[in-house]
Amino acid sequence: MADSRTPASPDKSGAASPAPAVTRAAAVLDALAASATGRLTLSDLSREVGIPKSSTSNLLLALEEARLITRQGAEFTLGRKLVELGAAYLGRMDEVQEFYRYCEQASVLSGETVRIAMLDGTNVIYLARYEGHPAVRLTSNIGDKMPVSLCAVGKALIARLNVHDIEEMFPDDAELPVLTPKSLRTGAALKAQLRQIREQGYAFEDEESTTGVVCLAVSVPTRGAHGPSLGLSVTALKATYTPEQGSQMVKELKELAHSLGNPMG
Amino acid sequence: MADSRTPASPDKSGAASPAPAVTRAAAVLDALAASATGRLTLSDLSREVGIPKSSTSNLLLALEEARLITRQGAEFTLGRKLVELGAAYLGRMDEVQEFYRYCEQASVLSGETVRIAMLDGTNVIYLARYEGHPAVRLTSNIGDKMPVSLCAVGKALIARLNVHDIEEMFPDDAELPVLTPKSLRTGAALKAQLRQIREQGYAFEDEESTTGVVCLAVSVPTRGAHGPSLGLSVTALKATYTPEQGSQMVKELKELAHSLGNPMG
DNA sequence: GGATAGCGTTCAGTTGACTGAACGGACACT
DNA sequence: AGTGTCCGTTCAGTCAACTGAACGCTATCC
Repeated sequence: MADSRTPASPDKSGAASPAPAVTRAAAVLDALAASATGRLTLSDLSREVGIPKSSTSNLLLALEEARLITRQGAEFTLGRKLVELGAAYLGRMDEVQEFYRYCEQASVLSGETVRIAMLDGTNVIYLARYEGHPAVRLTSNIGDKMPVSLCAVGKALIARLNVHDIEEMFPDDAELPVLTPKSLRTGAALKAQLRQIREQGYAFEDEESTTGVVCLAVSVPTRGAHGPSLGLSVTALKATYTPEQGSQMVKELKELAHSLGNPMG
Repeated sequence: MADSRTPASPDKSGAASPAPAVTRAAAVLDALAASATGRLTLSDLSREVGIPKSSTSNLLLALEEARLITRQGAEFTLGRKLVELGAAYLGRMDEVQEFYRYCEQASVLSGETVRIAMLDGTNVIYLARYEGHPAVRLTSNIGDKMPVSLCAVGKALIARLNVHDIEEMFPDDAELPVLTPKSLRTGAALKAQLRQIREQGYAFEDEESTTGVVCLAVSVPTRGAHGPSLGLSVTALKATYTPEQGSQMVKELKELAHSLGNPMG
């Protein structure tokens, strides 16, 4: 199975288009998701995605019939079905269900804000959030994305990748996104932290995405051969954070990570 | 399910198919979401959706490139991008953000399990959930669907529709889905309740979806001309429920509904 | 008021995608 | 081993979808 037979495939780095209508439809959805207001007209979309208006019109008709988008007068928005599909994805992840159960009965974590996230390229996507006592009220929601270099869970996740992949994603002179004065700015700085993270077994964020807030994170052993990379993080206020508290939270995070990675009855 | 063996007429619901590849791709996603395990092979999908294998293969390739599905060895699952898109949809709804804020500072509701839901055909979809003190721990998650006849929020939402639409959706002899002995079983029974709901201004559920649990719900005034129909519900244990508590909760629900429907600074 | 610009829709011609059958490989059963 | 079934892929022919320009329409500007 290792040697996939590619006899005469004209691979040209740019992928061929087997079903272009689908690729285009996905581009339309992306454009809607990326737009500021989430409401675009046919002409807007046609311009944005680079598809003739008449073709775009047909695409939109089909997408609307599938309820993947909704027509609001002259404007289009994302459709309800996307919520269902996203929920179906999350519902299939046993880890998310176990995550909730564990957080409730945990001793330290049950009072904190805990999140589980998934690696997606150079971003993490938050899959679920547990808020014990809202000492720290997060503005982020399920499904939100965050660059890996700006959060503890992101660093914890890429720390597990092999060195070659990391080097490709973050060359030394890579310019990283910046949210606060403490945000890491170069690939070199990030990789230096990754070494430290591998040694100590957990990741740390010190006001790199939000001033006044610190995070701790660990990665979850991948369940099965093809599962996504999952990570766990705890958020705390820097003002009240103490190292003893931190080591206790890391301990419970690792316990949770272990139980998520090795399911049992 | 409906095995239409029509050889050359892929028309669905009598309408022409402008971009059939998109409609088919959506059907593939639906099939994956509806399947028990969420993991189907190419042949499974081909059989399920009724598309030739070679065409299905092309569709899957395109869907995979768009990350709407993920290939796991020989099986396919829903893809990460669906979480992003679903989150983008929810993130655009100001009502969801306000919902969280209000629940935290509410006096009665802040201690209860409150949900906001959206009407989608004859189902409601839960968009967000606030759990003050987990007296009642719900098994439902964001994005889950529930038939309108089985939950208070569903009844509250269809009670606002015009009589003609209701009659079309629920003729007197319609057989409704049943979850408990108390579930409404006919369209006639449902419509009788709807009259009562319109009079008293809020909807009620008495162990119709889960034994031992009651719900109260109100509908949110639709914001703008094209917004979805939103509703709010509170869940309580029947054992501890009292009418006084109920009227207080309804009062706060209506207050929240009003503020969601009429945004201001 | 008249003119302009932009929007979304319509229509016929041409290209590209979809079908269906055959192929090589991987198990499971005899 | 032999053999059957099932899986996923490949390929050439046919048909349908996509393109692009023109149209009617509304809102905006002078």
